[in-house]
Amino acid sequence: MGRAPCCEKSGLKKGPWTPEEDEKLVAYIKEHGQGNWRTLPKNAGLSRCGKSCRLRWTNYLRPDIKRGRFSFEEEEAIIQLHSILGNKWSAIAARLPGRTDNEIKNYWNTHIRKRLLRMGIDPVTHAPRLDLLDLSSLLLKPSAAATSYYPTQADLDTLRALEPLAGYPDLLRLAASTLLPAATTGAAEQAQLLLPWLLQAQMAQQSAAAMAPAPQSAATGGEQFACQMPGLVHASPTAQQQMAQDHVAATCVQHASYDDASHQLDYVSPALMQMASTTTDASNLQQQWSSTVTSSNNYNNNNVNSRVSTPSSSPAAAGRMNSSSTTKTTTYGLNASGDVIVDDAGLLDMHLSELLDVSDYM
DNA sequence: AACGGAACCAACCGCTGTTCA
DNA sequence: GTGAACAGCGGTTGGTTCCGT
Repeated sequence: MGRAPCCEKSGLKKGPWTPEEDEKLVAYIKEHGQGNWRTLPKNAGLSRCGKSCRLRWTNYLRPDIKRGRFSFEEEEAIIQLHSILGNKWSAIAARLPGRTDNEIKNYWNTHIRKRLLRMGIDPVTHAPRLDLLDLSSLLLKPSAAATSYYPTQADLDTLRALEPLAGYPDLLRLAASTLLPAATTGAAEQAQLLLPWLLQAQMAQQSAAAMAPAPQSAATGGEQFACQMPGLVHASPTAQQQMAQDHVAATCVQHASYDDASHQLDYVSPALMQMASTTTDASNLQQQWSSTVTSSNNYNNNNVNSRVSTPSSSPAAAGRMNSSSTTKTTTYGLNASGDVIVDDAGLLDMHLSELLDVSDYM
């Protein structure tokens, strides 16, 4: 049952706070502390409800609040923490000293969210957007009959079947361009090869979601992949990505005897799904996949500890990475204990379990 | 200068989880 | 065990400011 609004009583003021009201509230809290918000307004001589006083204090009047524009570092931290924590603004704010959840929420909705959308990144999942994927590119027209090619009913059915998977456009393009047998030129034939393992990957994804429902919609691909690799459940996205890449390489080696690409796909697809779901940059994914496949023959256990840097979704950060600037780039991830890992400049993992422990929110 | 739409952000609303009588 | 009171959170609203025409 929802509770009655605390400000229903008549006579309580609403709307913007006046400097006099601010003064009263600050003076009272300085003298008596925060205490009971319900009784505070009366004691402080304010015609406001306690809830309004609490919001005004926590979002505006608190002395430790940092005003002004967000720095590049703060912005990057918000994006990375949001990719881990989702819309848990208070949890994100707890890791950004001087910033309130309300401020971060507003900044996200007015700046970051829009920019991610412009970049073709879904601000909820941090994955490439479904609506930007050209599914028809999957069905490569036979070159000899390109001008007279019409999709068959089977092609259209295939497109419809693939649509739910289009949240991973990089994966789909990659699969179409890299994994299909070179000798296969027919669109329907390619789709027939592609479909089974994509569906398999989707089913794995769905069963993972059913087995371990994510706390909120921004669940990472790592969580989805965890059903196939249970050890990944508490691994950081970066670690999951690396483990998935290693898994791909291992499975490539393991099943290298299959000269039929479709058989390899059966084994490689789940790991590839993980690579795609933890990667938001197409070229990076292509690079990872290419290097994984080409190096798979040399695969050894030493690779397990190598690192794959998480691509930045921030133009500002991208600029920093491409320049010779000495500005630090900080990467957030989750370690095996569920702690946020802060990776400065990709050189060092700092486990700030006390400051950055997000295990409570996972 | 005037207007309208976009952007911004403080504040509110409604809900959930916790505490306590 | 139950329900009211309370604190806190995330989503939304609406007033204000900015900016382009």
